Order: sequence, then C-alpha cells, then structure tokens
Amino acid sequence: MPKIRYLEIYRDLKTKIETGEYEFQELLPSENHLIVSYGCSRNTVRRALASLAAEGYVQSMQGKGVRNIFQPTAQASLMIGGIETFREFASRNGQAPKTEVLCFAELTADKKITRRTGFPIGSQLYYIQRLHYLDGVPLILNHNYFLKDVVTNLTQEIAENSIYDYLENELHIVIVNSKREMTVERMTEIDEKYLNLGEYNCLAVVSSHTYNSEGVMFEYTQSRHHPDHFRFQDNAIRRGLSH
Amino acid sequence: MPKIRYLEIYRDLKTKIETGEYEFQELLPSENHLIVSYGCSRNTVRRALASLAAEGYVQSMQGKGVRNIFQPTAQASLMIGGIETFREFASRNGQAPKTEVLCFAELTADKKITRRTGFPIGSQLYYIQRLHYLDGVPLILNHNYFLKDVVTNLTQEIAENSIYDYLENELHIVIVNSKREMTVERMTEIDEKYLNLGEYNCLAVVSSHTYNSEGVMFEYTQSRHHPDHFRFQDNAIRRGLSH
DNA sequence: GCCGATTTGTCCGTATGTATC
DNA sequence: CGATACATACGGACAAATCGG
Repeated sequence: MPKIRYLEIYRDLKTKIETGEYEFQELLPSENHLIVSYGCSRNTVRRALASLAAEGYVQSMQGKGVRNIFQPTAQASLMIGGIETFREFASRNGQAPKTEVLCFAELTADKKITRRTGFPIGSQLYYIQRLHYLDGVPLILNHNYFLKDVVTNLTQEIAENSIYDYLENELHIVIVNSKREMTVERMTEIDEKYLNLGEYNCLAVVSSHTYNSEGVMFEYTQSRHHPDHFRFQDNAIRRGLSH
Repeated sequence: MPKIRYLEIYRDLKTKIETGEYEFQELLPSENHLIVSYGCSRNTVRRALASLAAEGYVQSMQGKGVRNIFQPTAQASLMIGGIETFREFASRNGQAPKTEVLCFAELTADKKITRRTGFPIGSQLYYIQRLHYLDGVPLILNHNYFLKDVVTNLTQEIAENSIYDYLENELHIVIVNSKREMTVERMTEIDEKYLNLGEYNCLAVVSSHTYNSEGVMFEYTQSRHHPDHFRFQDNAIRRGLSH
C-alpha cells in the first residue's frame, strides 16, 4: 500500500470509470476540480489522467475536457497490455486455474537455444514446460527458460504453483520490462497432443523477453495459446512521436 | 515541425539510440547532464525519457541511471505498438506497396453490422474491402467501415491510394485513439481466395475501433493477416498500477 | 466577429524522498 | 557517511483550443 498520490488518484478514477460512475462519453471533472477534490497539484492529477489515457480509459481534448471512452465489453480478455500472470488473470475473473508441469529440466544454452531465446551461449538455464487449465480446459502451453544465475533454486513444486510469486516474494526480483512478440504459427505435435485444437491447425504464439531491475534478461517464454481463448487488447495513441 | 521541447529531445535521443550512438546496455547521460546539454528543465527531460521507456527503448533505474535496452533486430515488424498505415510501413522498409479494392459500397448499419462494428443501428457507412500487397505478395485483407458523417465523399480512387492521407490531409481529421484487439480465426472462403494461405487454415485478425479528436468512433476495421507475415510487437511495463 | 472564462498542453524552478555507490 | 541519480510532488507561468455571451 504505497502512499503515492498519483497512483491513488489513478486507481480511484479508474474504479469510478469501471463502475459506471461516469457515463460513456461523459466528461470527467476538470483538472481544476480534481485538484481541489483530491487536494493535490495539477501535475499529479495530470499524471493520473495520462496513465488512464494510455490505457484507453479516457481521451483528453484541449479546451474541452477529458472524456470517458471506456467500454466494459472487452474486459474479459486474457491479455491486456500489461504484464499479468496466468493466476492473476484467473483470480481476476473468478475462475479456477490449474497448472500441470509437463517437463522440468536444467540445461546449458547451445547454438540453437541461443538463437531462439537470446541467452548467451553457455548460459545455465531452467527449462520448464507447463500446461495451464482454466475451469478444466487446457488453454495455454508454456515453454519457460529461466537464467539460473538470477532465478535460483527453482523446483518442480514452485513451477506447479506460481513461479512469479516465487520470483517477486521469495527472491525479491523486480520485474520491470517485458518485450513481447505475437505471431501465428502452425501447431506442433506437442500442441496437438495437449491443447484440444479441433479444426484449427494453428495457434497464437506470444514470445517474451523479460528483464529485471538490473537490466538483465532473465526469462524467455513462449506461450502457445488455443485460438478460441486468445485475445490481446491494445490501445494505440497517435502522437506526433511517430518519426 | 512543432517546437515542442520534449518531443525534440525524445526524437534526438531515439535516433541516437537507433543509430548505435549508445551501446546496448550502456547508460545514457544522467538527467542532470541532459538538462544542461539540452538547456531545459528536469521535467522536460524526464518526459522524453518516459516516452522512450514506454516504447521499450530505455529502462530507468533509481539511483543508477537510464539504460539503453534497444535491440534493432525486431524493427522490421509490420505492427509495432502504435498506429501506422500500410503505406507508412512499406515506405519505412523500402518495399513496394500495392492496394487492390475488391469492394466499395455504401450501406446502413443493421443489427448484424452494429454487433460487429459497434456503430449505432441506422448509421450511414462506407464499406470497403481491400487487399494489400507488398512486393507483389498479398499480405492483408482489410474490411473497413467508415462513418459517412465524418468521412465525407470517399471514393474508390481514394481507397486505391491511402485513405488515411485523405482523412488527415484533406478532411483534417485528427486521429487520436485506436482500440485494437488481436485474435486468431479460421479462414473464410474470401481469405482462402485472395490470400495465399498454403497449409494454414487460420490467420491473424486485428480489429480496431478508431476515434477522432471529437471522441466519436468513425472507423471500424478488421485486418486479416497472412500468418507468415504477421508479427505484433509490444513492450509491457510492470508498474504498481496493476490493481 | 470579438472578448473573456474555462480547460487542457507545455515548460520552468524548486524541494524532498529513496536507492545506489 | 556523502555524492549521485532517479521518483514524487508542489506551485507558477504562459500558450492554445474551446465555448458562451
């Protein structure tokens, strides 16, 4: 529970928007109103609003005001722009998660692994293959590679629960940054065996390189999603930044 | 050419990073150094750095500095987090774009269209079906719906070139905001006919709702991408914002 | 069309807290 | 411990866009 003002304001406005306290397309109170009602400076209010705008919750218009453009229809998606673990998503939606560890191994990065993961040749790694279920349905087949230098003493038992809990709460690793890439790929034999793909012969693949606060890439993960249960949401803002 | 300080600094640092003026994993000059070298305030420098961090170019570490984490390998992707038109992408990569208009129609939103696009029932729309080629290869099949109230006097000729050029330069519509959703879907007969899908029986589908500066949604587009040429990149930052 | 009030956009200077070295 | 570096916050100033009288 941090006492960071702009985050408090951000969260307060966010829940007010999500619960419908402001109508869709309605203007929020002006910055000056928010300043007095929260008792803070203009910069602080503006920072909270900027975060909401980046997530597609509001749109601010010079000279007019800040409009609520949040539409709740899309909320049940598995991946929103952000780093969220499988268990966090499941609990957010009140569904029962289950994780099955298919493979737990330690290995050294050779040329092939290096090309795939980006770890330097010779890196000592954990390789874990896991199947994630939601309400009994297999949704995601995960291939995790963790750098043993950073992620120490990983066990199969931890892998069956939440690895990220272990990283953050036991090892106190601060996850900062994750570069992700989404593609569509043909299914492999393993996909076919574990995910119930039916008519599909492809799936959604999310590859991610994750960095800690030291700036070292300590995780490479490839998540292979069943098409029926994959949806990625994003809000793009056209700024003058483009080039 | 705006004289907005933080954008100038943002762009300057960005090109310096892209051209390798700072090594991968190297620290950028400290904020205080940047303040004197750009002759501006701390807030302005921080704003530029924040934009770079949001795009995965840098990572700032309290007490240590700001590290360059840009890796150029990933740059050739069709979709980076941002709003970019097909022609912008093609020219950025020096390839030859071609656009074929398969269908150009005007229609009124019925129940089915409303459910799909989000436009109110009875809205007057342009519906355009287009096939985008790059270097002679068909990559994307686009289904565009434009609100006639906003996008006036659209013609087939405009559709064969760049609709966005027309919107921005002729109609002076300011595109602000685009909510996108990525999924994997089974191919349709139309996909099969125009895109050369080979062994694939699915493709990557990007649906987007685009808003102008008035806050009205004036475009719904569904882009159906050949799996071989679809890649979406994203940089996620783990903040305390999550919940 | 003009003017003034309102609202957001940009920018500055300063102060204090926290993490690293 | 002190110096350095980033994080948060405040207050003030002016510009630009919008809207109503």
